[in-house]
Amino acid sequence: MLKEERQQTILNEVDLHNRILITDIAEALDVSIDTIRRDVKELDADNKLRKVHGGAISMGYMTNSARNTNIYKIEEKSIIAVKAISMLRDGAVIFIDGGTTCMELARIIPENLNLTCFTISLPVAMELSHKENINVISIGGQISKEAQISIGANAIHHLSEVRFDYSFIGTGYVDAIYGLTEFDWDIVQIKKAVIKASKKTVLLSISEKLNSQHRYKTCDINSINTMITELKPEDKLLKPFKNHDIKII
Amino acid sequence: MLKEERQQTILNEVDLHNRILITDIAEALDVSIDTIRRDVKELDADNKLRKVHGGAISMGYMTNSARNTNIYKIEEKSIIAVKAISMLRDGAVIFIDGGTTCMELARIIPENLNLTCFTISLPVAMELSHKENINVISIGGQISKEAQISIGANAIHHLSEVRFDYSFIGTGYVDAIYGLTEFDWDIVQIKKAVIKASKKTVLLSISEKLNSQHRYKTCDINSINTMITELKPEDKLLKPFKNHDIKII
DNA sequence: TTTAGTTGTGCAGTTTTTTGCAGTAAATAT
DNA sequence: ATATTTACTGCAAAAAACTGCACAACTAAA
Repeated sequence: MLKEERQQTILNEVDLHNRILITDIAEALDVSIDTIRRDVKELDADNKLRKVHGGAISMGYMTNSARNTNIYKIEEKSIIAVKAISMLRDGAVIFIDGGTTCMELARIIPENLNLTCFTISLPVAMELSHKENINVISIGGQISKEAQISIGANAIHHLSEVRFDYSFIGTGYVDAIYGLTEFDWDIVQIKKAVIKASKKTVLLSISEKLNSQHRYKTCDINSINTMITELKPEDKLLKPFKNHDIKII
Repeated sequence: MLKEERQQTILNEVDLHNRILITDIAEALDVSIDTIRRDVKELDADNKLRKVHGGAISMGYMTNSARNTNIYKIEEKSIIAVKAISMLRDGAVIFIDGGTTCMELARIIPENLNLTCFTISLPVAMELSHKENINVISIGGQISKEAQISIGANAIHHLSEVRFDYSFIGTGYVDAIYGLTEFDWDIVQIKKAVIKASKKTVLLSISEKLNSQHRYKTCDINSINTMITELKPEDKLLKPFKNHDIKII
């Protein structure tokens, strides 16, 4: 049997069943385990499959990574995400909200950090699921078509049963006096539940949203423990928030 | 024997068997191994075949492996998905599993159908969330990195609280005697819970998986109400499944 | 016809590739 | 924490590939 044939057979099995054991293949093809191991190593190097301890898994599962290049104010959001990363410590249990800013945070979370990440956002969950040391827990519920996040009573009930070290949330509108507000009633309910479940709440918001408001209120500005914008903490735009008990980064 | 003649013979053999061994051909044509080696080298340079260590393989064989971007056996899976669509009725409450076949089903579900779709799969939830009349409910839980689906006690508990008209599930392995089997323990637990929560269970599987098995059992073949493959129902490959009380589409 | 040049073939020696094995390290399971 | 599996490393044997060379057969011009 030719090496190429063998590797083709391996790929076929992986595509078919998504996952294989090296020992299974070795037995089926009647060659030594070492040979299959080397084959799998090569195929992994060629990105034809992904080698895992004891076997291999299909690439097809992993390929679909949603990356929208056309995000509004991506530079600002990236700055915010970098600042947020600095708050993360090994072993923390955190919550990550939906929205492009939080997605940016999820995207740049280092692979080597050991975290338990809860999220209501499908894209965030997908993004995090690729990271080796991140334990991802998706909070289920009815999916909001606009935001691709879980909403509704079920999701809220779930949030009542957990407690996060930190939650990183976005908001539609933020104002020093009126607090955090949203356009959608459902979103407000979810955010309230998140804040309630968090020891510390971290707001991620681009400065453009400062001093804006809408009809439904999520919480007072005091409910936020840390506020991250792309601005320097001493920026005058942030002055209205300094009277409160908020750490500004 | 002429060089041209010899090379034609080699090409014929490659076309016929998809592969050849240099030593075989040398012996069959009664020339030295070096001669065949040189022939194969030339044919490879002319792109008539692909030279590999120990022999050669046909070009067609390789192009099959260069389907890196595509999903494995996408045509078959698409046929299956179309058949599954025909089972859907307005107002139904269904469950859609993870995996590429179920993803294909999710992709082609018509916009105008009024459905409530539960799923444990992040990609499926994302896909469905774009469809206007589909109410999508994601079942939360710990996210399996390989399959991008929710697993674990939480997800299973959730499944115990719902009841689907139909569940469309995939499987790693299926056999008329051994039933549905999987590679992963966690996946089996989830699938068991799904089947329990379903009035009718529909198995989607390409025929290549028929008559294969692995270590953990999901259920007997009788637990399946409808089985969909890309084959016609009267295909002889499906004969072993006809003794059971299964509708085959 | 002769002769110089080209091409094809086989052979011997050397190098490279492949494979399996044994021992050890790392990862996973109990 | 310990036991079991799996992974990695270096090594050796075997197979295959490559190189240079000799020689035969064929080609083409003198």
